[in-house]
Amino acid sequence: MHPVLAYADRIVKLQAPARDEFLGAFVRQEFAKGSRLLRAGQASQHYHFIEQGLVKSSFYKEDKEFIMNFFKENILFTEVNSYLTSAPSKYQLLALEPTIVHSIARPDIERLCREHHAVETLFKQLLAFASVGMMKRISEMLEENATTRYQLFLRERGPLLQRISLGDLAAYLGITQVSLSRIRAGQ
Amino acid sequence: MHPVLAYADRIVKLQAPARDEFLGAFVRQEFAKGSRLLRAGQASQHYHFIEQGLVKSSFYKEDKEFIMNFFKENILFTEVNSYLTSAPSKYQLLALEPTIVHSIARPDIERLCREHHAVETLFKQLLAFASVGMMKRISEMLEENATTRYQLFLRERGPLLQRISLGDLAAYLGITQVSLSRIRAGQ
DNA sequence: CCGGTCTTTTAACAAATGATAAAAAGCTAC
DNA sequence: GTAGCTTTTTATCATTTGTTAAAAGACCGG
Repeated sequence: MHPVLAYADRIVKLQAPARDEFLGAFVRQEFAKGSRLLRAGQASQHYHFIEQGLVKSSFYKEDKEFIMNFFKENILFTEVNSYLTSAPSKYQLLALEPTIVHSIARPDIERLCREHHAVETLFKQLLAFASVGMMKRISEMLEENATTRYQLFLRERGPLLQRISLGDLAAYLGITQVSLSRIRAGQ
Repeated sequence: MHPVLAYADRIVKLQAPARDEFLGAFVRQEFAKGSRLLRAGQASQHYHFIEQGLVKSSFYKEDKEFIMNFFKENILFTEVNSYLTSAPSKYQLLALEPTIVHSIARPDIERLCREHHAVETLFKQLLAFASVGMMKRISEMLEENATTRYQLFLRERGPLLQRISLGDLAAYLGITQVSLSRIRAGQ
């Protein structure tokens, strides 16, 4: 089964016509390490499914980079603000590894959501998952210091650490790379 | 028109049968200042619409309170993690003012989402709005220091400041009340 | 209008994190 | 294998934020 369908099926079962139209709307693309699925300033008008590889969503503020999230294999996501408003995205999507992506464009999503209730349910669930994850992130940023946030990242997304730089992890945690190095040294 | 419907209509037009069933599922309640719509430890199994008043969503970590959000008139919301998982909520919902709330229970929402595509679209949009707001919050917590976050709050939610304590604002910004007072003093 | 309570400010010191620079370690291409 | 580049660590000092305590101010009920 196509990996996009396997993923979707665990959220909501798509039946025959919706299923085929949904899958048919995806376009496969490969991105080299360092290349961009989305440039900052472009409008995000797709959802992306990562079949293989790793992508970061990040933005710059005066030369400093901050990372909103890492997306690895088996996730269907978008930059939701730009997707909803069609405004230029503050964020870029950059492949941290050679990455195979299946993308579906907004007009197709909107049509499929309109015509197939189950597709709408699927995208509702994606937003629900995103909300839960972001609420957890905000909660941690409020209550935990950088050391604890680093330890939580290790505990919950430990395997990712082998695939990202410590600079990127620091940009995700909201601290400097030097500060993260100090934390790792154990004081 | 009932305020819940007026609110929903600006997101998606509900037609005759869905419209009435939707409205009929809400229960009106009044909460005194200081009383709780949800206690920490209970499962959040409703969406709440605030007709009038103000509610904070907060949690405690070792005596320290942190505030996830403030909800004022004309918003339909829930504590989404507990709502989705049925797990006990880490958060309480507490009325900061005398508050009139219309609540709809999860079984009703699920039934209406199943039977009426438009209701599903409505709740999808609510999740999308929540996601956009939380992504903005995370972004600000990453890139801005406490002084700037305070100024942004003033700029974007200034009127709220008249209705909440500085202690609660500090708990929302993720700093101590003393630190916020120092920021307000201008250094 | 008074006493008590809660909120906010001020102050002094401590701890966490940032900024900068330099050294060390790791990686890659030839 | 080595030169050159990038990443990570280490060190020092500056800035921001936290902690604690006390004083000042605001609010409320009798």
